[in-house]
Formats: sequence, structure tokens, C-alpha cells
Amino acid sequence: MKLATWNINSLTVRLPQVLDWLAANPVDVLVLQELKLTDDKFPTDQFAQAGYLSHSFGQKTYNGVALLSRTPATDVVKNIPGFDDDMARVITGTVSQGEGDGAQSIRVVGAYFPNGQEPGSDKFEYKMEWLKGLRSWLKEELVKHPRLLLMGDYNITFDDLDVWDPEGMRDAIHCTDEERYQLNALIALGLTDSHRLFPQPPKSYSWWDYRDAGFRRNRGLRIDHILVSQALKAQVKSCVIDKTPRKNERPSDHAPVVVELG
DNA sequence: ATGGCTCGATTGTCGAGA
Repeated sequence: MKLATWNINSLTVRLPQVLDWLAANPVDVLVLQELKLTDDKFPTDQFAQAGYLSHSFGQKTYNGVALLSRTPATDVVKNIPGFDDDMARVITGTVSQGEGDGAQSIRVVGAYFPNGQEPGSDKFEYKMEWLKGLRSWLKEELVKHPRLLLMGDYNITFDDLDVWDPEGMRDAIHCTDEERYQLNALIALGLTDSHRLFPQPPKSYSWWDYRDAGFRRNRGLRIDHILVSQALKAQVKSCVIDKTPRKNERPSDHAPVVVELG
């Protein structure tokens, strides 16, 4: 079973690329971030024709997330219960792994974490509060659903390995101690970074700035993550960042990340 | 380089992203 996350930076612009990618990479589950459209404009039919059922949680202009799956997702929840939020950032659902008597359910949380803009700003404070809200809810969610993945655009790097210029970006947004403390507090709930379970190419990133030939020069950050709960950790067979679509014309600035469960 | 691209909302220009 394969599950993927991808910040596509406008589904209106990127829909053909997402459909192409799914045709070439027929994953079982795909969570999307930054749809930048409302639910009435979500291309449900086109994903259905591609073999995917979808749940969207969009808003105008900014944010917006979706959960696509080959088999129906159940118990779908939008945003973080217990945390008041104007923005559409989280979509959660339960999907089935396997069929028949051996089938087991998996809880998938797809999330678009706040950017934070700049340490000390109002948006940074919102990011911190959002992260605390997420953790508080996830703690309970893990009790109800021990087999859980948290995947999406975290907008946080773990450490220097995730940053193309660690010295230049010291204490910059995505790299501050405060953000990393919150990320490690999620890890402390019993989650594991799938990426680091396996040998990875050096300087593996999931986002590159559009400006200044960031992708060509591999000036990037690893900010898109797939965290798995303790109950799923032993089943993780691979975790790969797919840079292929970043080479498209008019690409998203993010690459998809794919995890395989055995 | 208080920037560089890209997107949406707009239709000249700016906020936001990361």
C-alpha cells in the first residue's frame, strides 16, 4: 500500500500534473495541500475518472486540503477538533489496508501547517498555537486510532540535514528552535519520520524556491513529511521524495513524498 | 540584493508563500 502527500500550490493550475502523476504513480491514498479553491470548484469527477474518491476542504484564494483514495475514506474530519480556525488546513479520514478478513484500518491525517512568515510575527504566533492545538488533538486521536499517519506540508525542518544553507538560515522561518521544539513534541507522541528510516540521497529536499533557479541548484528545504505511529513503524517499507514533477513546466514548488506500507 | 518567482484577485499591483 502506498500513500503520498503533495503541496500542489493551486489545484486549478496543477490538476493536469496531478492526474499525470497519479497515472504514473497509482498510489492508494494522496493528500493534497494548497488547493486554493472552494469545494464547489473541486474536480471530483476528474479524480473519479482517474479512479479516486475524494474529500475536499477548500477555501477561496489560500490553503485548502484534500484526501483522495482508491477505496472509500470514512469518519472524515475537517480541521482540528477543539481548535478554532478560519483556515482550511487539515483533513482526516480512515482508509482500509488490505481486503476481506485481513483488512485493517489506517487513520490518515493530511495537513497544511501554517507558514509562520517570520519569527515574532502574528503569523508565527498563530503557527505556534496551531501546532499546540494539533498535538493536543493528535494525542487523543492516537488513542482511538493507534495505526495513524500524519502527512503533509509541515513548514518545519528537523535539523541542518533538511536545509540547503544551514548557516544562512539559522533561526530563519522553518528552522527556529521554537518550531523544531513543536515538531519534536509531535515525535514524542510516538511518531516516527519515515524519511529517516531509510538511506536517502544526500541533500534530499521537498521544496525549492521558484526564484534564482532554486531547484536546478538544489537550494531547498525538506519540509514535507510523513510521520507514522509506533503501530505502523515496522510496516514502512520505503519513503521517497519524487523530484520528477518538479521538472515539469509550471511546477509546484513542492515535490510529492511517497511512503510504502507492507 | 528589504530582491529573486508564482499564484489569486484583479485588470495594475499587491499580499502571501517559504
